[in-house]
Amino acid sequence: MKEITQVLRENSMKVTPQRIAIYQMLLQTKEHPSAETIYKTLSPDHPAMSLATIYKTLDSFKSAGLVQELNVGGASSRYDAVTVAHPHLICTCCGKVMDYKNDALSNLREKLPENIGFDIAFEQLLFYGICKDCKKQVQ
Amino acid sequence: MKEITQVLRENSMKVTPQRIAIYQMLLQTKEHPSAETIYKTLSPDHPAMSLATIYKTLDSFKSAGLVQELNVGGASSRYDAVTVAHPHLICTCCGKVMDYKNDALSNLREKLPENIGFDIAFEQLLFYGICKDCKKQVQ
DNA sequence: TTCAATGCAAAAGTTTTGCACCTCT
DNA sequence: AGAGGTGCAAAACTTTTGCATTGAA
Repeated sequence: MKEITQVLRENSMKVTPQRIAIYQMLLQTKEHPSAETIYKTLSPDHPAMSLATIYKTLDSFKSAGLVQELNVGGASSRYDAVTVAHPHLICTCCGKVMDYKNDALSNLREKLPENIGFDIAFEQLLFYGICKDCKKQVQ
Repeated sequence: MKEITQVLRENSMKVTPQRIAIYQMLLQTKEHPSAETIYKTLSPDHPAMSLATIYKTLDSFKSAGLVQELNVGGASSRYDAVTVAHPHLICTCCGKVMDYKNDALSNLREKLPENIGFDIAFEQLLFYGICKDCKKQVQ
C-alpha cells in the first residue's frame, strides 16, 4: 500500500483510493482482467466507484507505463501490470489469458534490424488456442 | 475471379457476389482494412451491400481459415487474407498496419516445448510504434 | 484554494441479432 | 424446392465524453 502511493507520486499522479484499489488489484491478480472485471471485483469494497473512473484510471496508468493493455480479441481489452514484454496464451474457448514465461520469446524487437524505419515502443506476442481445462471439457 | 469461386466452393461456402467482392478486395490490398473500410471501398460498386453482411462474411472467412483477424487496439478489428504467421507493425499515431516479413519471427509456436498444456491454433506478433511518415510530420 | 479526479448520465462507435426476403445450388 | 445468404433495423456492448461535485495537495 505504501509502495503504491509512492509509485503514483513518482508518476505525478494524485493518490486516490480508487487508483490505489485498481493498481493493487492489478498487481495481485494473474488473470489479466477487463475493465468490467475490475469494476465487479472492486464493487463490494468500493460501491460508489464508477466504470468511467476505471477506464480513465487505466488510461492514466497506460500513459505512465504502469500497465499494458492487451487486445486479445473478444469484446474487451485486458490489462496487465507486468509491463515487460512477455508472451501470452489466450484460450479462444473460455477467454482466459495466461502469462507464458520464455526469455527467448521476450523482447523480440531486439532481434529486428535498426533500419526498418519504424520506432518500436512495445510488442505483443499472442498465442491463441485451447487451454487444458477446455480441452478436458470437450472430451 | 475464377480462383476465388473455386476457393469458396472448396470451403463449402455458397458463392455470392458479396463474398467474391470482399475476398477479392482483401487479396489485393496491403492495408489490412477494417470492416468499415471494406464497406466504404466496395460501396461504389456494390451500393446495396450492408455492413452486417461484411461482418457475417468475415466471420465465415475466419472459420474457413481464409482470413485472419488482427486485434491491434483502436476502435475496430483489421483483416488480413495472408493467414500464414507473420509479424505486423502498427503505428499508434496513424493506425496503419504493415506486414513485416521476417522468417526468424514467424511460426514462433514451433519454438515452444510441446508439453505446455495448451493447443496453439494461431499466433500474432505485433510491434507497436511510430511509422516513418508520422515521425516526419512531428519533426 | 486550486486543480485534477470522480461519478453520473448520455453519447459514440463497433459488432451482433432477428427476421423477412432473396438467391445460389 | 430447400438451405443458406443478404439487407435492414434494432439491440447489445464496450468505451468515451461532458459536466457538476468532490477531494487531494
